[in-house]
Amino acid sequence: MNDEKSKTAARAALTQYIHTKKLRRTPERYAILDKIFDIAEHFSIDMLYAALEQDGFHVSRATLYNSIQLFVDCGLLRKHQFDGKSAQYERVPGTGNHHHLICTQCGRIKEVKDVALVNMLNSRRYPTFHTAYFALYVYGLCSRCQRSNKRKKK
Amino acid sequence: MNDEKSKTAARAALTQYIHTKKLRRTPERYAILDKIFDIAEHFSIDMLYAALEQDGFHVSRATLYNSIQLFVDCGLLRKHQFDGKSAQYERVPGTGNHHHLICTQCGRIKEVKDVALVNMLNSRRYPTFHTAYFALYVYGLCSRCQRSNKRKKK
DNA sequence: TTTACTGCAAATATTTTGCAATATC
DNA sequence: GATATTGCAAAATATTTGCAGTAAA
Repeated sequence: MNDEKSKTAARAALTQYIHTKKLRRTPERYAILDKIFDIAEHFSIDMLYAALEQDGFHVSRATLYNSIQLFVDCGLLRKHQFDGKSAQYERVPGTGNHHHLICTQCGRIKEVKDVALVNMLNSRRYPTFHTAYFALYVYGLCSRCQRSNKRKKK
Repeated sequence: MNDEKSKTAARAALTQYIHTKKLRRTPERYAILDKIFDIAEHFSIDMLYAALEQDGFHVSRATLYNSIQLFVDCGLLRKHQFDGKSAQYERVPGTGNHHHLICTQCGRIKEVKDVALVNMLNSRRYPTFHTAYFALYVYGLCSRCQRSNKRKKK
């Protein structure tokens, strides 16, 4: 699914959600959603705010937080707290789940796909708990930090 | 391993780490570490601060944050950001990894052990990345929220 | 004696909230 | 017309930082 198509699909999903929840179709919500598909897969509120400002589209931070929460609620976005600072958001991929490798030294984040693992995860059932989705964080050292550590030891 | 034993082991590990890093063995560090083993498996900085105050042992929040970071660095603690608010910490279990079921509605967190899954995770290798540990978060609805949702529908 | 560590208070950063004005339904 | 949503500013929350005094090595 290319970006224009997934943008259209996301708009439709939002419209659907707004309809069922009897909310309102404001221009802000659609503009923010569109922008999310124009910028990176991962973003922070601040990145999104800056990107919108650059376009000359001004929204308050309060609206940004509200809208993002709405998108999370309707399953279009996932929230991550990789570091202790600001939350990061990512679009929910239509298919092909991935997880995150997080370098404990430099904080760099890499996405990996691991089909076998995703299948295993999807087969898990926990009594009395109704699973919606998973987030797997793998902590360790990225290649760059492994190398720089070796250099230091010499 | 019972609590007194794991407390002793943790103290020893801290001493070892402090020694190799040429840091200092301050009474605050050991008192904080001890307290961590007296309270819950999971805690926030605020809970820990309150618990210490209750004992009449005063440490500044700055010292608390510093010490906790030190414990994370030496592998005695893990940091989690379950919600967007304050960080939660948990003691690293000597053996028997577990993961977390997080209710997206009420925020309640439950721990589960899943040996098969842990074995699967431990067998994963990602090129150029040197894995240290995993954190798996399972999002969904807890039994209580499933029930309360059903009631609403009626 | 050197300097890592502590406590305090101020600073920073992120997110939330109250409220009046506006726009959707 | 009713009220959900917006923008703004202020508030709340969590964490970090600067610095002077203290104490571990």
